[in-house]
Amino acid sequence: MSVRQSLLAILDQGPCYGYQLKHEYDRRTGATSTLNVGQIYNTLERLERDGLVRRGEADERGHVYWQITEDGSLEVARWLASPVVRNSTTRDELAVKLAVAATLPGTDVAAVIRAQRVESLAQLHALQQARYRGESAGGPEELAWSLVMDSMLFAAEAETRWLDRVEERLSQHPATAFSLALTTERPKRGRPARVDAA
Amino acid sequence: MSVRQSLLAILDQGPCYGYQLKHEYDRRTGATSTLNVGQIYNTLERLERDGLVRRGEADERGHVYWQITEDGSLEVARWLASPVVRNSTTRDELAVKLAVAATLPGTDVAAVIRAQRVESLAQLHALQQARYRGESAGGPEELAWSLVMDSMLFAAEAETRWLDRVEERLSQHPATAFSLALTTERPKRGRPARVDAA
DNA sequence: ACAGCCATGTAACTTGTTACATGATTTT
DNA sequence: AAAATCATGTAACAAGTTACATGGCTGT
Repeated sequence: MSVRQSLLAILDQGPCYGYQLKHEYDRRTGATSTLNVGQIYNTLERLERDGLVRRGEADERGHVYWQITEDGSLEVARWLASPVVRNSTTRDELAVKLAVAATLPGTDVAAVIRAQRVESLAQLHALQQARYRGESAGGPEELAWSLVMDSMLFAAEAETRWLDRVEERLSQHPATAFSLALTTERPKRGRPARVDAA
Repeated sequence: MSVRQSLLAILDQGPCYGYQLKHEYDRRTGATSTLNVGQIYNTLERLERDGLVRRGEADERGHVYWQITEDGSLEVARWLASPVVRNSTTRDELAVKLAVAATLPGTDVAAVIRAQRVESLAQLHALQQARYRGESAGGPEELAWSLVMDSMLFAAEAETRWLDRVEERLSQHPATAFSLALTTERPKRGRPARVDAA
């Protein structure tokens, strides 16, 4: 939900051709994650389908310029004016995973958390390194890059602190507390044994 | 990428029928976000297609029980053993949005940030309220719920702190610094005017 | 009888993402 | 000439999500 809108916002600055859009997007997001080129053309076609963009003629060099429409500009304005809302439908993969894992009787939740912490800390350190390395220059691309890096850093920090919290809370509870019975209403005559390779 | 795996993990505890799976998922994730029932059946069919799950006979009450396969169990084990990795392809919608917005010349980035902060703070306070309300009981479902709530809280806190940071950094830079030229290589004879309603 | 939940399913659609084909231009 | 990059596009798929149809069962 952000590639589509970002490309549209870039087009709102003036027509671009596909390959150019890719570079613009990469630069403006600090090149921390680069787009697969193919996605540009897909997205453009979908934007065209939705009437937010119009395909222009190719210039003498064969570059196909795309223009934003009025609807497209309105959409950009709406996008910029409205906040990103992280409502109840925005599921965080890790949180869901740990919540589910904590309720699976036969599971070593502590091990799951340890594995995650290794990864999260590695990520955190890698980010700190990268953040430090890229501190110097002051160009606008550097700035975009550092914004995105900071975002990842803050998120990684929050994640590790949350992991600590979860571990702490889980250690205070008896392991059996998480053995949720599967039955909202289960057939009395035990579960059928797991069957494989019929 | 977490609904699919979560359902599979629940099925690893024993066969379930679809509607039951929905309730299990909702309970185990603290009912902070509930699944559309239809998604259960879609996901089950996709899991079946991938050989991770097998459709059993319906019982006398018409409940269609699903069983996990050996491949499915392996997949669950792999899921639990491997961390959630937030690599470069994991784009954060808000970070991308602000990075892009900051590089759009005609844009009032400060306004975008303000709008976002209103939302983020509202979210933060709502979470704190909800978190406080649900503090009491100590059952396992409560615990799952509080884990997810904490995760959202930590993330919301990090987000607001990051917003402060971004605002601070942007205010230190002259607004013109963000007027990135669109041209990696632009046709010399200016941009075609935006055309609408051909 | 009627409302409402239980339960299964289908069809469509969204955004994101990748793999591949194809040719032009540029660089070495 | 070969290799790399520029540039456009196509085809397919993944995962999530919703809307809708359909019927059974339950409580009032």
